[in-house]
Amino acid sequence: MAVTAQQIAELAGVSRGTVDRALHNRGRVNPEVAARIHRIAAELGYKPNLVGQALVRTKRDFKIGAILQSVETPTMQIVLEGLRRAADELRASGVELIIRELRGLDEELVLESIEELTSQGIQGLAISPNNTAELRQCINGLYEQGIPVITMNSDIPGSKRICFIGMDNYRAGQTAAGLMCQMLPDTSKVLPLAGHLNNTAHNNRLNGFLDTLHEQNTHNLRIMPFQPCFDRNDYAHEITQHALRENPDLVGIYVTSNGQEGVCQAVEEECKKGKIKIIAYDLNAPNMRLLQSDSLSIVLDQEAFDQGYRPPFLLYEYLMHHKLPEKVLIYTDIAIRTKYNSDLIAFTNHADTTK
Amino acid sequence: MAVTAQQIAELAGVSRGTVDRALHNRGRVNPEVAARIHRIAAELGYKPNLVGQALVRTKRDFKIGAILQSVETPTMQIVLEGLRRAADELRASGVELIIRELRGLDEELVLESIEELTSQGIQGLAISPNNTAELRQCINGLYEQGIPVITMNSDIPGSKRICFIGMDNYRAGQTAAGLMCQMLPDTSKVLPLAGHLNNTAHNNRLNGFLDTLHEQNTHNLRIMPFQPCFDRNDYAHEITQHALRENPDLVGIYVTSNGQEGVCQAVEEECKKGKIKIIAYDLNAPNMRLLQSDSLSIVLDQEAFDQGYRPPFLLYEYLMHHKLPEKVLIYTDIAIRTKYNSDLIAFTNHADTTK
DNA sequence: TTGAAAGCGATACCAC
DNA sequence: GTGGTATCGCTTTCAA
Repeated sequence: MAVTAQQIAELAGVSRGTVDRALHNRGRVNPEVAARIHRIAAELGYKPNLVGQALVRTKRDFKIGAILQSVETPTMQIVLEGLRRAADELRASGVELIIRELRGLDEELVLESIEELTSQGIQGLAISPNNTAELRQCINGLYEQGIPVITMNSDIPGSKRICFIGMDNYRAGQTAAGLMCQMLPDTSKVLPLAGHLNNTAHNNRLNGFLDTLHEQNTHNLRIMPFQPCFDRNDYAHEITQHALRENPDLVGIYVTSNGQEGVCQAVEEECKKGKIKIIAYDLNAPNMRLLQSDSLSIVLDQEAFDQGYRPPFLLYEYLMHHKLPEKVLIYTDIAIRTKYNSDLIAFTNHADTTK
Repeated sequence: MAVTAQQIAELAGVSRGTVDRALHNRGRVNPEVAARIHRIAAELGYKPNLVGQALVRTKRDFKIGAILQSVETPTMQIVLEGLRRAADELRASGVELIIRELRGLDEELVLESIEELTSQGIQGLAISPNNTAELRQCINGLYEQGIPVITMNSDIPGSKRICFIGMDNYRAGQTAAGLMCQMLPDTSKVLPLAGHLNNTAHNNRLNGFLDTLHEQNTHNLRIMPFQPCFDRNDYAHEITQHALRENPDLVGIYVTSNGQEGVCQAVEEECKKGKIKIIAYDLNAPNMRLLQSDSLSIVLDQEAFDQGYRPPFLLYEYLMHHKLPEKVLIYTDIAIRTKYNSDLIAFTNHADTTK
């Protein structure tokens, strides 16, 4: 049986209250007595029972907000699942999680939602932000007010969020480069397809990819100039079609954003399916189909579920026990998915285990 | 504020005790009253506060045993980490987890340990077994005594364990086959290296691999007859060296067991490093080094941490709420690891989040 | 500076 | 069948 504050109190010949004040340095306790209590606690290896602590704090009830942008995308749907699951589980600990689902990227709407949530009295916020000065300022403001913020899926570097949880996109790009090298013979020609030109995530995925390929001295893949497809399948289709026709020796395509369906279609139309290695991002339903049909070779997944699931718990820990996340940048695993390790496993891990 | 049992009691005009008995169907309550209570609870969306429940549980103490074989291996060390972490977290719920660490595979010792643990009064057992008739019988015996058993990492199929948690080795073999096909051109020659001939796990890894390659109609890899290396680096080294010398066109090696270090060394000695794709198993420290030095192309990992972490919780749930695991065969994720997605991420996820 | 006591929410036990 | 009460470990008043 673990050691309790009561036991320490008895050994020290004082009351539980005194022990509590001493161990938490709340003052109003004789220094000598405090020292004795600290010594005894250390000797016994006292660890306050978190359950007991938590119970006390259920008095002040917690309200946490979550704002998700681009909910219409498959990836954000998965993040949303994570949030919902967290909401379910935390409800049983007396936490109310208010989720705002916003379509598209709209800073105005985000700022409004923040306003609304704070007026409802939230004590913490999880948000998938866009990286703008105004939003940064807003987050810093919340921090000053004592409302901790966690960015999820995308980050605002340098802002006063207590942490970010999401993918290390540069590292993901490196991973893609490594896989391309494994799959393709030396001097193969590869086309990188980017998303939006000013999207940090996509740029990092691209830079990680390019940097790593340039470092390679064993493999000298020939990299074509990257093309932006603006997340659109029709653009991606056209770019791919054109590239294939102009470059019969093209054998690898790296897609940093959406557009992979257009790419696959073009490859198929040009009768190159199976001959071109394609790496894309995010294991969602459409991409699972493309993997199963051998259209995509590999999908790099960012474990979107975790990105939604964990922030509410981290905020809860912070509010409850004043405990900061272990790191400011929490990177979710870069999962490499192929036809064979994607179907069963990827989604069963999210199965409800609370029933 | 979440709704409490007290509130329901007041609304129903009864006491908390009655509410508790009614909601948990413990009997000894007027059916009409019970119905009313259930109705009110449903209307208010009552969810019992987990923190309150947890606090009560700290009273009664559960005792659970865990027996780990081959603890000297890197993989089992990771399983052990999982067990230890679970022990830490469950201690707060009044659960004592007794871990027995056994070196090597020794059925005698296992049976002894089980004896010892049961005489200490454990109410549940997690075990990494060898697949023998005696152990199967022992597990079935425990089941009859009302002591649930969970097999971890390796299984005893058909025994009365309430579940198994570990890798789907056949599926892993398929995954390896898929990757080989992606990495190697048509008609490449590949050598499969097996471990022990009678090891089920290794055989499944091999069969999944071979079956899948035979199904492929686009890729016709030429598969050499498989060779057993008995988990030994020296054997693996010799086999590899010999195979390379006899088959200058050999370009892929699939290692289902230990022995990968011998393989890599032989490849290097024959000046074939980088020219031969090697797939091996388990992301542990030595294999991470081999990945970083580009000796191994890919490692398939079985998430050994989870295999140790989850069983104690599953046993606890079973003992606590008579709740069986959602499946009898719980397969851990098949993680594909390369140089770039293995170092940072793999081990940081196990970082202690309880501090 | 200290102690005693009241809760937090749920459960278990013992009277009635 | 039921209500009352003690309890889990901790925090937080309120008196002294």
